[in-house]
Amino acid sequence: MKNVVKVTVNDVAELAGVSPSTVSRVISNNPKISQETRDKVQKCMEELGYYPNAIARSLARSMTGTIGVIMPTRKEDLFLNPFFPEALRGIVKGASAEGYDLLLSTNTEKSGELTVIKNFIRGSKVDGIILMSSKVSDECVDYLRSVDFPFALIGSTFRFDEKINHVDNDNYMAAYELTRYLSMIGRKRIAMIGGDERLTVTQKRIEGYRKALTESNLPFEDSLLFTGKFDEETGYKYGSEIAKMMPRPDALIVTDDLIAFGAVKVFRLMNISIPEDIAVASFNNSVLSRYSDTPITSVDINATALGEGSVKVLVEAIKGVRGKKIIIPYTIYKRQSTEGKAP
Amino acid sequence: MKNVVKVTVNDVAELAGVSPSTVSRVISNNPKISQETRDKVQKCMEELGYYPNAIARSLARSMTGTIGVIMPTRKEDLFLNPFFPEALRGIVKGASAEGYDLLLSTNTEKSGELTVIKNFIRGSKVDGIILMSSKVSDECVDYLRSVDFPFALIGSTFRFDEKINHVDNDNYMAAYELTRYLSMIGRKRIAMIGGDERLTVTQKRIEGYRKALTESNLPFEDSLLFTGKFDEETGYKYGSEIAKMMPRPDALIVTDDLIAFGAVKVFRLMNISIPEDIAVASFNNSVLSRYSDTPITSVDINATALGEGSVKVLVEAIKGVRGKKIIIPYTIYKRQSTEGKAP
DNA sequence: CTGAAAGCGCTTACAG
DNA sequence: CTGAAAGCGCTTACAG
Repeated sequence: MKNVVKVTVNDVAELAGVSPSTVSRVISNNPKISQETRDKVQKCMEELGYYPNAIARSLARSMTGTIGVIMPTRKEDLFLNPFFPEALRGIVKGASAEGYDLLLSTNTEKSGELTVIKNFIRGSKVDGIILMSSKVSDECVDYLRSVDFPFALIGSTFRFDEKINHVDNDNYMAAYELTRYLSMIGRKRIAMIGGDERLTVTQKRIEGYRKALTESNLPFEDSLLFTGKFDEETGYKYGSEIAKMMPRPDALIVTDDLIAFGAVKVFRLMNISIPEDIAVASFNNSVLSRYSDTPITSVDINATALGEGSVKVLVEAIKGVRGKKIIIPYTIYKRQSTEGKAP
Repeated sequence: MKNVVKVTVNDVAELAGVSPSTVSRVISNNPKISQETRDKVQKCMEELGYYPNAIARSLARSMTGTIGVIMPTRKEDLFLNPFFPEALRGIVKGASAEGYDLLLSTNTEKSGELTVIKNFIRGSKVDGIILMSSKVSDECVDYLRSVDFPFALIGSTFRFDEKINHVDNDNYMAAYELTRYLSMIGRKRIAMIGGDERLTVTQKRIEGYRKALTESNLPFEDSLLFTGKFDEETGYKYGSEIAKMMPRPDALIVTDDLIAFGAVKVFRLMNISIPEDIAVASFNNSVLSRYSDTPITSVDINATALGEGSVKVLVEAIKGVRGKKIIIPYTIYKRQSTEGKAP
């Protein structure tokens, strides 16, 4: 790097005829410094083109002003739905507002999230950590809790929730409301395809679905509930099973648009009309659900707000607060797949 | 943070009965250290649970091991096509392989990219910078060049290309090939809707399109070329103009799937068949183009490889190399929108 | 309101 | 092959 001379507090101090301590205090806006001195020092900083070295500051203060973001490793998680980029955007927004930098996890498939977390913490690279995926194995949460390092979770765990700072939707209510809605419009046999059943989010949605069935006086049937992966294939596979059932379900709730897409595809192949023969409702409100030929009713979980909220609860965590939770409202977008031909 | 005692080189040194210098050399794998000493020190590090402080190391070495990533500010750029997350994934992959951490820009709408860049550089937070969007105003490139700070560009500028480390597709050839293909399948009037005409990528694609027309003995007509924004509306607007033209074009090349989507929508509304009446080909190979009811022929620019490549050329830049360029191959996925009913 | 001094935790010529 | 010493650039009790 040419054309750039390193200028330090000492250079500024010398030019201003004060001590480095004073320059430092001017930098950090210490109110004890007289206006006169402050002006003088500031003039000198400008004259020299001084800019504080963040690394040195971090070392001296044992605070980095940086938040570590642990992204999911698996490729699928990053692409198949818009959650990741939207949530990240929310995190960026939140971090900007709070004045934090963002350090991204660069974990390789094999090293794993925990390794990255340890590296961030023990290398003193960050002041706090955001776990973007509740899929993140519980060992990460365990570790973070064991060292009491500030962190925030997007999503929920079933364990420790009361002591963890996290941000989530009310997935129970969302599924409940969606199921009730399908019942309201006259659907009697409502099937469901969920994602990985070990995930908290899946479990909560199933709970909400069951509760709504009961309240609607519709029996819950094991044979109408499927769980699988977050992909088109899962939707295709269970969709075709559902299509062949006798009597056939007249509604289907799916926990991700891509799964829904697979189901819709197979229904169409089998000449089953949506929504006439079967209504379809989904989650995540992705491009697919909006732009699909039969636009699909979908729950928008507001990923950006989740991301932004995660920064807020993390900042609380950094301040020492534990157990802070933010619930982000969801929105159900009703579309043709449940509403009939009229939009 | 409880349960975590800070252990430093000095602690290790004391326990091992050596000097901190020696411990430091063991950490950095200095070959001059005897195997015996190395073993002893390593045993002590493990015993104490020692982990080097990255911040202190950065300060002492004036190298951070961190790459700054400048993301586009505008919301549209982050969502409307899969480029951003895919490229970011490539960057993550590349950075993992090269052993770098990633610092994300958290620029607010108003502060702008240049401010972030200056902050990264002058605060000594990063060893190099990746500009993710060639839309990044040239002032960033100018600044980075003026201070000769290592950086890499995803995309191209028209200026200085020979001195900048960057990674790009051959957009000229991609558009050329696509146009030739449409001509091969018998299309005679090929229209084009491009993105922002100030962008290098748009200009190169237009060049390729013109060249291919000429070589196919098809006249280039100004009235068949449109440029606008990367959104559905642009596609809808110019799509409807194209639909009304007499004689109507029998093929359309669009530089982004979302634009294509808008055009396809209006064609369908006007009962214009794809591909019978008009063939449609696009860029970016997004979910939309693949899953659309009429799957759209699209050029996959391989965003992940672009991201990964950008890390490679940046690492070269950090080593002092300038003017390194990597061309990432594209792939044309031919689909129903140009091929007829058969997939 | 300001300064001298010690410290944050590591690295690296220099000397032996 | 190893150590003593100075340094990276800032901050912060402590003292006045």
